[in-house]
Order: sequence, then C-alpha cells, then structure tokens
Amino acid sequence: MSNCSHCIMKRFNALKTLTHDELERFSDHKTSIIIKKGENIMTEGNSINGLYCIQDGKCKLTKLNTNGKEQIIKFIKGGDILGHRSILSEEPVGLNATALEDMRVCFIPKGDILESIKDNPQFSLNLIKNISLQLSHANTAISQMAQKPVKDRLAETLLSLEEIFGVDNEDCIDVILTREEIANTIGTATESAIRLLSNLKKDGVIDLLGKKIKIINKNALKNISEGY
Amino acid sequence: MSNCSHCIMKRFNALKTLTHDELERFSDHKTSIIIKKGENIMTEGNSINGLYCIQDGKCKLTKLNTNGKEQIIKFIKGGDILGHRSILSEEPVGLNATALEDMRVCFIPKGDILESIKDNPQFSLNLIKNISLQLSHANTAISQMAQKPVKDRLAETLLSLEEIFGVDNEDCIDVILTREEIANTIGTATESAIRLLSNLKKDGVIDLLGKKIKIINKNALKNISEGY
DNA sequence: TCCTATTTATGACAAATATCATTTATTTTT
DNA sequence: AAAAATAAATGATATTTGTCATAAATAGGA
Repeated sequence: MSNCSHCIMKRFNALKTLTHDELERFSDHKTSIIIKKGENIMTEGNSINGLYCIQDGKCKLTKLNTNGKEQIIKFIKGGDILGHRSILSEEPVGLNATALEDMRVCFIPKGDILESIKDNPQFSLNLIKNISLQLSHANTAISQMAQKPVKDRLAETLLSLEEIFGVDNEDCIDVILTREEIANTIGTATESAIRLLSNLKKDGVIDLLGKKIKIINKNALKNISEGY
Repeated sequence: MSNCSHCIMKRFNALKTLTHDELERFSDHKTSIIIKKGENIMTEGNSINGLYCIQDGKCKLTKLNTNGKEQIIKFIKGGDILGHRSILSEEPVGLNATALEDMRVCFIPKGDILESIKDNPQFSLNLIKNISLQLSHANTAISQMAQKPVKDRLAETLLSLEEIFGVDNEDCIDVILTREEIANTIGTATESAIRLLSNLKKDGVIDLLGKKIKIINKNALKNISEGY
C-alpha cells in the first residue's frame, strides 16, 4: 500500500503542515477505498469516524430538501479532504458526498487526526481556515441564490465549474454533469436549466457537445453573471 | 469599567471555557463601545484586529450584492460574539454588522484572543464548533433559498426570528425589522414580503401590530415553511 | 404640533420561472 | 445490434414573483 509521506495529498490543504512522523502514523492506519460512480462517501446525518482524502475522482456534496429535491452545495475533486468539519465539531455529517465518477479515497481514523490537531497547532489552524473559507463561500452563495435570477446563477456556476475542474483537451469543462445536476446546483427546474443553456449556446457564449460544456466567451459569461 | 470575570458573556459561547486569568487579561485590555442604531460594528472587506462581544442589542449581518441589493445572512444578539472567523482565518471581514438598535459591545484585542487560542485548546475548539455550526446553517440556507418558494421562506424566517429573539410581553417577536429588512432576509422584493405578510394575517396565522409581528398559529407556519 | 420623509399597503401589469406534455437523442441493458 | 430506459430538448401554458404607480399610514425633525 502507498505511503502518506509520498502522497500527492500532502501538497494540498491542511495536510501540508503535517510532519514526517505524523504522515507515517497516518500511513500505518489508513485504508484505501474505491468508491463507484453514484455511491456515497458520506451520508447526511450519519456520524463519521475519520477523515477522507480524495486521491482521484470527483464528487458532489448535496443536501436533501424537505420537498425531496436535491441541492448541490459544493463540488469536490482530487486533493480535497472530506469529513474534517464533522470531526472538529463532533457532529453528524451535514451533506451527502456522492461520487460523480469512480473515486480513489483514503480514510484516516479520527484518533490520528485528533492527535495531530492536539500536537500541531498549524495543522488545526489550517483546518479552521478551510472551514472559514467554506463559510465565506456559503454566505456568498446565500446572497446569490436569494437575489440573482436563474440566468445569472447559471453563468456564475459555469465559470465556477471551469475554475474548479479546469478544461480537457477540447477546452470543455472537465466534469460530466447531467442537466438535472446543473439545475440542482443553481436551484432551478431541469427544463429551465436546459433552456438557458440552449440560449447561451445560441448566443455563442458557450458550446454544448453532449454533456460536455465549452465556454467560448468568458467575458460575456462574467457580464451575464453580474446581471448585464 | 466592568470586569470580564463577572460578565454575562462568559455564560455563552466559546468564552465559557476561559480561565479566570484569561478573563482578567481580557478585562485589562478590553474597551467598551456604544454602537448607535444604523451604525456598523464591522464592515465587509475591512480587516479586524479583535473580537467583539455583544453585551446588549441586536444587529444584522449583511452582504452587499453586485446588483446593489442587501442580503441579510444572520442576526446577532446579546451574548453572541463577532469577528472570530476573521481572526482565525486571517482574512478580512466577510459581512457587515449593522446595529438594529443601540448596542453595547466589548472589544478584545486580537493578541489576547490568539494567546488564549494557543494556550487553551478547549477555547479554540469551541470557536471551531461555532464556525462549523454557522457553516451547517449556511448550507441549509443555500438549499432553502434555492428550492423553496418565497412564501415558505417567509414562514421559515418568522419562526426562526421568534426562535432567536423570543417574544415580548405581548407575545410579539422581540425584534423590530422594516418590511424591507424582512424582504432582504428571505430574498424577495419588499412588496412581495408585504403582500405575503398581509396574506398570513388574513389567514389568521400571524398578527401585524405596526412593525411588530405576532405568531398566532405556529403549526400552520411550520406547515407553510415545509410547503403544505 | 405640524410638516416632511419614509414606510407600508395595494392594484395593475410585466417578467421570470415552473409545470406538463411530447418528441428526439443518448445511454444502458439484454 | 436491438430494445428499453433514461436524459435532453422544446412548445404551450400556468404560476410565481417583480416592477411600477399610487395612496394611506407612520415616524422623525423643525
């Protein structure tokens, strides 16, 4: 099994402040998991007893509404970590993490994480910063959901998806989402999302190649996202 | 000037884990401030060099949208703290904190807070829990903004306002908000908020006494907030 | 206390968005 | 490769929500 000391994860996030000894301890206790597309890494309301390091693959963090609708809160990719909020706050997981494609994930038991939090102030500070940043993004999202029309939110979401996942060799946003998932991200009906995507294509702002989306005019998209 | 050791604040929040010595240190360095209705305690984008303890009074945390609209993210009252997120994440303040009425606030310099964070793991853990809880609430808010109609969100907000501020001696929700502020909380036009409030009154679910709002049928309101 | 400014309220209408129905395209299964 | 299932696209229509206009009520200042 691979060793945490050499893992790409430690280039990212809070993990980069871990010492060699801490990484060795993680290595000894970690388990590697394969999550198939559509499966959950974590499930809303469940308790969790460790930290997940995403080696490879993408997932969506969702919340099920009282009306049965799924809201996508955030996207996660290789190099991200999951579960630290729940460990720190000692509360159940608040979101579902569902694989958008097959994933490789490492699980590090809670005990090891807590030990590093106790011993390594820089590590815990970085975890706090991570959560703070998420809160800051969430507040922005509340504001935009509440006050921007669907078209603006779609434009914003497309820009943000390209930001997060980058582009493939055909310059398409490098993530495969159904139209329903896009709708569940911006908070609208699937048909509305489809219609607005078609309009953006007609206006030459984006191109649609099956499920793949290519941003053609990023400036136009930025303007739309700001209501122009 | 009053002493932190005897302050009501230490019954609440993260501050309850502070030692007597820490509180004495806070006492020596703290300043008391009066914030007049309409004034800002903190302003979006500004940096901050301490923690605010709300002794008395209410304020709103808002975000100004690119389209110039104000979104109310959260309400704050006596016993709450402000600014800890910014201190921990070493980032500018993300929200405006504007007094809804005259307020008494204590300011504790950043240095003292950071010292306690370093020395007192329980204190920093409680700060983290506070931020985590806020994140959890924010995610719920995103989901509801995105997927619930305005009427449901209004019902939800009224229940939540009563939860936060309690009721006065006439059983009215104990906070004075303009209709515009209510609209900016649920993310709708002022006229829409007014209309829906009128409807709720007509249906006997709430009563409107000037700016004061009394919840008459809490169950009906709960049902509305869940889409029934 | 009166005057003025702001806030609340309500109607009329316009725009945005959702829902339903149907067709076409794509993916998955057999 | 064909059949079945799922997803995407689009039109028609209903509903929700926003905007503008105006009147009534309330609050704040001279």
